[in-house]
Amino acid sequence: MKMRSDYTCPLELTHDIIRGKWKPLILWLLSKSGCSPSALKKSIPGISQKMLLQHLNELLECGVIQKTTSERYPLKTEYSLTQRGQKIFEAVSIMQSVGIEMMLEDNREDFLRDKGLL
Amino acid sequence: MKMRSDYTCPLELTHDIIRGKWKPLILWLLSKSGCSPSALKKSIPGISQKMLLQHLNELLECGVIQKTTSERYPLKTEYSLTQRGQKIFEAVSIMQSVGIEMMLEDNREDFLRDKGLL
DNA sequence: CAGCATCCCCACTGATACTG
DNA sequence: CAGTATCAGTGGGGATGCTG
Repeated sequence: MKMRSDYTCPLELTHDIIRGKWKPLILWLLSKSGCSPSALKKSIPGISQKMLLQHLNELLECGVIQKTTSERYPLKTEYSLTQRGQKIFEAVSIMQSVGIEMMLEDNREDFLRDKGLL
Repeated sequence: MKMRSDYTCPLELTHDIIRGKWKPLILWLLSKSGCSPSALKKSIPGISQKMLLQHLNELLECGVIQKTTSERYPLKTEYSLTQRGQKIFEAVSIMQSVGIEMMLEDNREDFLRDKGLL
């Protein structure tokens, strides 16, 4: 993910961090509990392992998530939000509620009910 | 801007709407007052006219902004947020405050002071 | 299971010129 | 000033296979 070198406005910094296609959803899932890569992959229909790892590494670089790894077999890795990640999650959380409101306006209650959001 | 055809989560809908490189900033500027395209261009260093108009049209399609045009010369167009746009702006607004917090952590007070944000 | 490497496509972005 | 059209570069993202 190409980050801007200079910013017009602080919101562009936040924007660059969550711009990736699956990043908001990853942050959303990690906010609920730490997750292994395989657990994340199962929860995100359509994502490839490559994109998952790439996005995770970029989020690591930005300091919004952290990981812990067990050195011995079976390999076990867990990603979780850092304190900075929890700030970013405030934005993601608003995005979620705004999305729900828009879907309600568009009569998508069916979708929301399927997801257990109503 | 390619929108997903189906969504795992409502937050992806919000994400798709503001994913464009300059969209958060455009919404931020429009939230303060209606703006003409030329005024927006002046306020957004680095944006080309093509990208500005393209992003505006996409935001129009999503129903988050609206425009009013005077038919006669001199041509005068003004874009502004719709009610839905004001909901999206809630997310953009949080992105701004989170961005400010992160910049403060990174000792970027200088930047924020330049922008009149401190 | 976690992570990396390679190949490839196309969407996003940019630069420029043109029309009403 | 608002808006459109064309051409081109790049990097985000998908598919697949390999390694520890």
